[in-house]
Amino acid sequence: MSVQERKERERAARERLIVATARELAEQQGWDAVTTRRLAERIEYSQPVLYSHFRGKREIIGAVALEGVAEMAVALRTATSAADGARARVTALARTYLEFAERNPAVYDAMFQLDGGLAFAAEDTPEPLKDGFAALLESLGEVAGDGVNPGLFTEVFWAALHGLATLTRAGRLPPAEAERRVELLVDRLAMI
Amino acid sequence: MSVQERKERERAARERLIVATARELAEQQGWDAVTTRRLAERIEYSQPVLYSHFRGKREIIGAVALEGVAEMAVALRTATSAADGARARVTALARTYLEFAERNPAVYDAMFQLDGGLAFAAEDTPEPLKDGFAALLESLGEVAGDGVNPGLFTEVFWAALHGLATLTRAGRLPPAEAERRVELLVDRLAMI
DNA sequence: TCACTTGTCTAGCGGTGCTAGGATCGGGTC
DNA sequence: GACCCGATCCTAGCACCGCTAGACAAGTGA
Repeated sequence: MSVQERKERERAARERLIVATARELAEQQGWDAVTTRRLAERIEYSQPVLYSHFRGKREIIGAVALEGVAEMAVALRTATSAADGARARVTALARTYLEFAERNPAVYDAMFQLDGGLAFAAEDTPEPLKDGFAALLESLGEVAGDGVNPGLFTEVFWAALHGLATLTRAGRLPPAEAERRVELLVDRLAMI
Repeated sequence: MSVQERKERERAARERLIVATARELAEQQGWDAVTTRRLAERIEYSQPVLYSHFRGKREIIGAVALEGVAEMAVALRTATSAADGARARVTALARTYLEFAERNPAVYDAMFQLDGGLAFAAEDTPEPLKDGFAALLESLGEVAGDGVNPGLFTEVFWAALHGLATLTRAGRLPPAEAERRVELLVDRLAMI
């Protein structure tokens, strides 16, 4: 069934093209500009083709989000594994997290701001999402402090990073002092 | 010019009606359900009337956001003024903040998640916004710790609260442990 | 070569935010 | 009290949105 295999390959390639194009368009012009018509035009297919791959626009956002989570997990692990000592690891993690959010604003939106139809913290949570949290846990768990649940600590630290990322990008916090906020956060939250 | 005064009063009343209705509709059915048509129908006027009060939907969201910020500032000051000691104040502030976000999800979205066209941290920031930050600063500034800029500390603490609020409501954090997260946050961040 | 399945497109539905232009209503003036 | 005129509001419509039904063409296996 070599024909069928080829078709499946092509189909998978087109699906990747859709996700990559949606991401690109979102980073260039914002998610509002990612309409099914524009997306279809960019991939040089008609609109209904999108719906043969995804249930709707929401699922396309979800696919971008999943890709983003996986990428961020890699970035976090790369940064932390290059750092020596718990404190350096946590600082590197925080910086990498915020840098990822800043450099990939649309993807970060897809991950946490928009509704991509993804289930978090549930049994049907997709594997990349669990792994993303695991990447945080690996470095943060070791500085949770005595008697503090590593998972709970990771959640709080993550929330703080998420808050800094979103408030900064939304213009709610002046970007100039970003680095000092990170230092303060690490100094106080992490028990080293 | 009593006639004109009456007209201005009625106009102001209708503007309040629009904002209140938008908020109510958003809390009942989410912001997606707040369309200009539905909103116009609810206030028993035609669509274009909305545009004689606001430049567009975004500005209506902004008006709801402004109202919400003012309300939250009142809630925070009420809670902190009833607490004895710096630590109790900070805890009360954190709990009140998260409770406000939980009980007024649509308003909280208008304030920080959606684009209401409001300028933060700029010279043309509306007064209620500055005052909202001031309400946070009043209680948080006193526990910033030596050598730490109170404003910077407030920003970080606020970001952490914002992260907890959004991630919890988006289903990213299990709600069960919310209280323990607050305790951890206050314990670590505040210097008491 | 032909029937058929599979895949794709055209066209269209009901909805959105927003606006132009006509109708109507009420206040000020004679 | 009648009339004019400006403010106010509504009807109708624009371009766009996400999504889908059904026609059509292309590629497949017999």
